[in-house]
Amino acid sequence: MILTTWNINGVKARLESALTYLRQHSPDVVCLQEIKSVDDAFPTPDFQDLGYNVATNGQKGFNGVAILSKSPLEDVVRGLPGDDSDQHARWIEASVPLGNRMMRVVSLYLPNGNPIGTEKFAYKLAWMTRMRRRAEQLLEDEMPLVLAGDFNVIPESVDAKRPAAWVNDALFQSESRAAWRTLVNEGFTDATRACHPGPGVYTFWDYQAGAFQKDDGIRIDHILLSSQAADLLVSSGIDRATRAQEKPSDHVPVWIKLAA
DNA sequence: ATGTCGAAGCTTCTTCGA
Repeated sequence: MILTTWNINGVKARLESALTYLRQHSPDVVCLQEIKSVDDAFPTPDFQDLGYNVATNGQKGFNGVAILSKSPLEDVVRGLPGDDSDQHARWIEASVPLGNRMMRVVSLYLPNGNPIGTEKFAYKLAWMTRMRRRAEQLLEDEMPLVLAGDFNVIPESVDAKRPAAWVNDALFQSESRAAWRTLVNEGFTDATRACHPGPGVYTFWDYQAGAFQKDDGIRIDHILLSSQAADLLVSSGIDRATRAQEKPSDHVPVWIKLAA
């Protein structure tokens, strides 16, 4: 089975691109971020026409995440637990069939956190602590678990073409990277890195200054696998061709293939 | 040299967020 994650930067602006991608690649499960749509305005029928079940956690104007699945979605949870005052739509969970058992899937959009030294950066770090706690709860279920989405963290220098350009950015702060490592050290496998060690592996290129033409990218869209899911990892990839198309998202799809 | 984009609103430009 193929699971793909993609920050589409607006489902209305990207609907035709997304439908074309899904027709071509036909992933079984799709985690979307930055849908920038309320639930009622999400183009669910268009995805249903391609055979997908749809679960959304939307918000007006910004943020918003979704999970599409060719198999029915069960036990949907909307919102990252741990802070009832947090109104941002950045987290959705669902269970989907994986062979003869079930897999838990999360589509997440981690806060950007810029500029550093503000309440936005504090929110990012607090959110990452809540994410780790929720991940610990989900790991206790001992079913295959996939955390997929825009983590807004550059884990290491090798994950940026020009790491020096990001030293004052929230995505590359030592606190952000330490929180990432703390999460990974719960026992997760970074699927992209497991399959593609080495430099030049990026998932985002800024719209500005011809970043894509210069391959001035960063790797911030990740798929983390629990040990039960990592045992099934066959391959992974990044579909950077979508970044060269008309009216692209600034992020590209990242996918894994699991044996099941 | 924020060389850009998407959404929203007292909308045809401005502001916000990324």
